[in-house]
Amino acid sequence: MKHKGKTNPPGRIKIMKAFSLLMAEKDFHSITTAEIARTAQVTEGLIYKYFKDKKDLLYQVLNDHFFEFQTHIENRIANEKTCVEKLKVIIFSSLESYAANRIFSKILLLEVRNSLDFFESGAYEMVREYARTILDIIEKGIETGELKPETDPHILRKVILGAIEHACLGEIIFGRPLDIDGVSTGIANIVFNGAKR
Amino acid sequence: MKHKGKTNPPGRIKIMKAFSLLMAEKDFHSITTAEIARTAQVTEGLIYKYFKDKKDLLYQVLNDHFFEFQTHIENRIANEKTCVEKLKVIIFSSLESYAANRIFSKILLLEVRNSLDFFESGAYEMVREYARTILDIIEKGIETGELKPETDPHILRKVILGAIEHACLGEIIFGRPLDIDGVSTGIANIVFNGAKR
DNA sequence: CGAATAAGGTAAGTAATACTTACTCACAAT
DNA sequence: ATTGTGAGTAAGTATTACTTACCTTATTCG
Repeated sequence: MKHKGKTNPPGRIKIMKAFSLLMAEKDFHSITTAEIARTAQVTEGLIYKYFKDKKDLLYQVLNDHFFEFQTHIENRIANEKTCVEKLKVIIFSSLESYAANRIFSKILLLEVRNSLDFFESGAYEMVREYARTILDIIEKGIETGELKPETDPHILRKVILGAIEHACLGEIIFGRPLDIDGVSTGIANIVFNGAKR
Repeated sequence: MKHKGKTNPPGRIKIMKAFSLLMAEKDFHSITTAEIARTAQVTEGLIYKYFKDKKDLLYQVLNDHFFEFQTHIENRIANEKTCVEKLKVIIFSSLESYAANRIFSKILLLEVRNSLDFFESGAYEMVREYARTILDIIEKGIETGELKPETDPHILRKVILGAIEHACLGEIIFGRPLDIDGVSTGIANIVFNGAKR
């Protein structure tokens, strides 16, 4: 090789930064390539040197954000011992991360899902890994008797993830504030103890 | 007025049908106006006689589907007496409707949310009404003592709606089959009785 | 009746958009 | 010296969503 292995040229970084910035204000489709280039102070053509297309740019930005999200959560989980505590941490930390990083949330919960090629991207691989972690925790919880034996692990995961995501939508879409503590303990209460008297 | 109040000309219907058909195969953004016109056998210009823009077409198609969805569910709820039974019917019927009507589901769960002007559309008004109905049921359930008094109605609603929506995503995105009975009783079990032993 | 008017529909535009192609320039390694 | 490559540019192009001006039919009312 000629050049050193150093990669991630300034142009690429500038483009991703500019795109993130624009995502904070508007939705994916109303961001134009011209706008990205102008904000990043590069030419439009350069975008296509580093990214296959506009969507690929979206996925790669998501990838970066998701990496932080995942490592943060995994560190926290490691500190907990019981299954229920681990799941509570997942609920709390997810809400916290979504609330703290609106661009990440917007991309993951609103923008990427409607296009099939996301599900072949690297970002989606991380989503699956994260989902797998949750499933493992649940299965272990059933084994150890912490959770009811008749619990369907996949469904419990659906309920937890669905509740988390749904809880964040208001904050993401309308910019409404989110009571992380209240909502996370509320979700945990219902999921673990049930709402019926 | 000169013409009678009769409205809904054949062109308009053909356009909506064609659009629905295309939505079954691909996502909103990869459907072009040229394609819609060709499939509907009308000229491109006619689309803009009946719809403000492409998004407006999306919202109006959603509106039609949502109307069916809502009346169907409301009829079913009326047959149930207890709060818990009503909520179970909501869970089951929602899953059933989503599974039976993929175009509706795709539009509502994946396509409209990322654009702010959806939330000013008539279709969104129906969503709010539906959400209000659920909240009313929950609040009544707490009053009558069917549900635990410490339950937060808004959070219980989030958990239920989130679980339903999350459960349908696989089916919608990947076309995976959905075990409506199993999933709906599974969700109800967790939400009402809790997963913890 | 007759003519004004509006509804249903068309044809031919237009500006803007995502993406391409062909080209510099700098510089590191042979 | 020269060769090859990474970083970046400038000037396209086809396609897209949306407009404008027009045509045709048919109803309604003076």
